[in-house]
Amino acid sequence: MTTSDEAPFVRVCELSKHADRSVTVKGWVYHLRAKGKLVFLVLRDGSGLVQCVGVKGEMDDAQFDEIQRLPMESSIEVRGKVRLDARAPGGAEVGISFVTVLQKADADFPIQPKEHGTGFLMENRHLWLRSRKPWACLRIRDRAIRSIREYFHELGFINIDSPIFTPAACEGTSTLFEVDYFDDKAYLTQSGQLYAEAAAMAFGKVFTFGPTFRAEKSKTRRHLTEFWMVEPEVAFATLDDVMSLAEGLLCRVVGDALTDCKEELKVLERDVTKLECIRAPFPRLSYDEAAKYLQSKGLPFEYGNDFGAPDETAIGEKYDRPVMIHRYPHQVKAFYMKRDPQDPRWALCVDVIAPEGYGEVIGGSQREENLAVLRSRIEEHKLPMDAFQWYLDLRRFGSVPHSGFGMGLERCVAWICGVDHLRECIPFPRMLHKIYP
RNA sequence: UCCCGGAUAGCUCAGUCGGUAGAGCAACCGGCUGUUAACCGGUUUGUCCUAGGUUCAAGUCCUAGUCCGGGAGCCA
Repeated sequence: MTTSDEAPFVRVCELSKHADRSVTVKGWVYHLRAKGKLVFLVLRDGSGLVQCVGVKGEMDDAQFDEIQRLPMESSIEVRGKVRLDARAPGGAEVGISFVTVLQKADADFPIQPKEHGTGFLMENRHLWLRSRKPWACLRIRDRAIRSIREYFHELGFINIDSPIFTPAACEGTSTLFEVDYFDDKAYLTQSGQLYAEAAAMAFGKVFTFGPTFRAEKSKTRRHLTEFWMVEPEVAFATLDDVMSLAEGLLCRVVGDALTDCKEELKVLERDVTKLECIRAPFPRLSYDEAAKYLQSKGLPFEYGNDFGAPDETAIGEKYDRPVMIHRYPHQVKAFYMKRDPQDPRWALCVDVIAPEGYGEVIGGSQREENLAVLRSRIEEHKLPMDAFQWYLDLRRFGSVPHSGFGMGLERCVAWICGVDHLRECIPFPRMLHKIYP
């Protein structure tokens, strides 16, 4: 079928602008109900769903019979008139006058509009992407990515990409994926932070945004082995400065989703009143205050340790918006974090805990800018000094106070979507022992 | 790595005290002019995860293993 001036090609999301006019829509058969001399064909084109109605006698008989038998996900073009009709899902429908079948799909499309287990759906992720829930989650993800970039660019940041191949551990803590690098070994990055620090000394305000890799054998709904992280790094910023920056970022991302993703949130049946309370200021608790709260609740938490996932959940449950916990004991935190000059027991760091049990979405800190101190931290953590020579150079040539944080994109998106697993918020998730499709 | 749970039709699951395999949905055929995960009638569908053991008899009980899910730790 060729489109014509009489029936222009229109995306489903634009149909309401073409009421009472003939159009061509192109897409896939999402659902089909044949009812005698009527056939209701729900067409999916990526931008939305529209019900197309075929009436025997008002179109070619052979075509009418053919579309009644179309397997799900067959690709077709439909020409017909747009009608506004309250009985149609979405309010508009297309009265079919002509159909071209591009490909009649095999009859065994595995995903039905019924309940499936997540394991089965993930085996069929390449096809599951066509369903409503992935449609909603991944569009919200796209909106979040745009919001993040817009937010930082509007504040004068520039995007600096950090390398994926790295010569050694950035933090020396989590397990890395090792790859052959010619005759040498390299590792997939677990954080772009150290490179962002170098860039901050060159550009002032920067952010890296890209995939990161953790080879931890985590089997939980809050972990992926490959995930996307945005990491701003700001020269001359203090911990308080980046806490406000993080607060602003979360408000922006959530606010944009509420404004621009109403349909997606509806598909996900997200309780948007929970998102509408996400406004600055966020509660700010010191580690000391948070620890005392946990002890008062009788949780099995030992003062001086890092918070576990159940601890974070308990703290998060107390508030209707993200909580910022700052100044942890330096022993439980990374080597590059600066200690609090007011009280050297604490590291100048912050974790942001999302509400509703979504856990840590942001971790950040003020960085140690003194060369001698940083050297001794590397020694204390038994890290290979050689690998950090370039990093130490940043403290030799015009060192300044600076701070930054990292935000896990999928954790943030999962929270906004209200879904119970991170893997739904990335197109093709990579998890422990899962790398198909 | 550790703890808990699971594996039966294409999918979601039931299967009693150990007695020879079931439902809904999907697919296929037929009916219906306003359906909304339509409905009604009919048809088809099995390596009961694998290997061994107990027993007259194992989907069911025992042992080992494999794979999957969730949680802990670690972190975003």
